[in-house]
Amino acid sequence: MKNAPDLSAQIAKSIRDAIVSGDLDIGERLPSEAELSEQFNVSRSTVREALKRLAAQSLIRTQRGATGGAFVNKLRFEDAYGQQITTSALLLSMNAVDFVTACEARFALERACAPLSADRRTADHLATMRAEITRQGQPGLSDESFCASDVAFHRALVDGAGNPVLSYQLAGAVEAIEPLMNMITFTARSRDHIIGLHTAIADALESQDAAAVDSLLADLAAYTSKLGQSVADAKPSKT
Amino acid sequence: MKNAPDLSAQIAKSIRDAIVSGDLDIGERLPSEAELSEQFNVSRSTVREALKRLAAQSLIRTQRGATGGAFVNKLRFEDAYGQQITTSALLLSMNAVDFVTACEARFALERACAPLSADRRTADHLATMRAEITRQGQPGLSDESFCASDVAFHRALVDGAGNPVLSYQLAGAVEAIEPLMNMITFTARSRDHIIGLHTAIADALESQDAAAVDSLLADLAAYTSKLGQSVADAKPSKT
DNA sequence: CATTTTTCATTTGTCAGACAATTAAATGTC
DNA sequence: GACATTTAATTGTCTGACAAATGAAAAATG
Repeated sequence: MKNAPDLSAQIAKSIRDAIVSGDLDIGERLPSEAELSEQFNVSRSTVREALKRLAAQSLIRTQRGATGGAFVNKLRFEDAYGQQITTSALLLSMNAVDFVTACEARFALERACAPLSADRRTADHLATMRAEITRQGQPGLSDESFCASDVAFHRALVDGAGNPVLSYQLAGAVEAIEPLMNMITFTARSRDHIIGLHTAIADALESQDAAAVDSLLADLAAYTSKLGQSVADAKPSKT
Repeated sequence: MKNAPDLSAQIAKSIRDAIVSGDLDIGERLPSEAELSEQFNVSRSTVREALKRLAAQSLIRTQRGATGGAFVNKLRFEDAYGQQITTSALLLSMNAVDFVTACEARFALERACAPLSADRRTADHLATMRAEITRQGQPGLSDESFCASDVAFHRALVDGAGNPVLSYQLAGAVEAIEPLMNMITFTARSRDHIIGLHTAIADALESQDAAAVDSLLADLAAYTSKLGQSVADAKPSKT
């Protein structure tokens, strides 16, 4: 019943395991493609396919030239954001996750950061949030831009917690539902309401009032969820 | 300053965009490698390298034979768990995230699920938690097995929230620090303490007392963090 | 006609060999 | 010593070939 995986997949796994186990250090150079094809007793093309798999996961980078080759990549949080967001967005759309569920997850996670952010947010984080709030109030702003600014606002809130692990995990949850948010047409009235909550959140963070932030986020979660649901009810199209 | 990306990377991006944008539907068959190499005006090897990149991200699967080819994969939460955990674990080790930071993130996220889980946990979830608690009390249990059971216990707690998005995001945070946890030698006394907290958490979940769960998780977070720190202080080796 | 077997066309997997492009080091030149 | 040239190593790409898998069509069988 077991599908024998391709050679290139096997070789990729072998090298991946060496990296994960620490057998290969960061920055270390892998043997050249020619050497690898000898070691594994396969052709160079097969080795190359294996290396491309690893490159797709940002586990290695390659460089041409005399001293070139494949090097074990240092996986940075910033590099991982993109993949995390892409994967999360695909998971939401491909599994038909409804807006309410996505919203619930997003705000639950965000509220987890709130106390930490209230404690540690810097002036920079507050400034970013204020700037985004200002942008959100501009008259001619498109719904897409409003959503993008909303994401930036919440990113600043999360980053305020000063915990890169949290920021990384949240990136997926917060940004992945942006496409879903974009389907909502924000009326002037709903924008005003959201901006009001954003302002109150920024104020509460500034005065380091964790309880207030938590409560306001709960309000925002409820309001956002309600908005999304009313849109879903209005046009239950299946295209 | 821009490094021109490989052809295979460009082609992979082109197809990836088509998938993400919904231009290619789930289950849809891509053109054959020969056709793709014509369309993109490259050799078949280059197309294959591109396809392997996409396969590494679980975006496509391939099948040999007459009606075979590359098909757009439905990305399932279960499939994404593995990658999420691997990536998170690498991020932690490669960026030298300290135990306290990882713990903080983990328990902050877990506390975010607590109220939902208290509300929705099923008998199944409770049974899993009780079973793991029993396992954790076995005398001959290795530290690794104790940690694995710990992970299983907390997974059940998170899954109890009944939100697949949350479960997915948390998988990385909870499981990625298992390697870090494994470096801790659990004394009989510390195991007893942890098991006591686990039991109390299960009890609180059973009686749907969200506040109690939250408070107990805070205790567990503080205790775990303290354990990790004492280990780090004891052996500040750099091997 | 129904069923089984065989053949066949299609497609991916793998291999071998070649050449282009890139890059740093070695070498030569002044 | 500074600068230009050559060279060797390495990845990127192309071409052509064959093996392996697999479903569909064709043929044989009853």
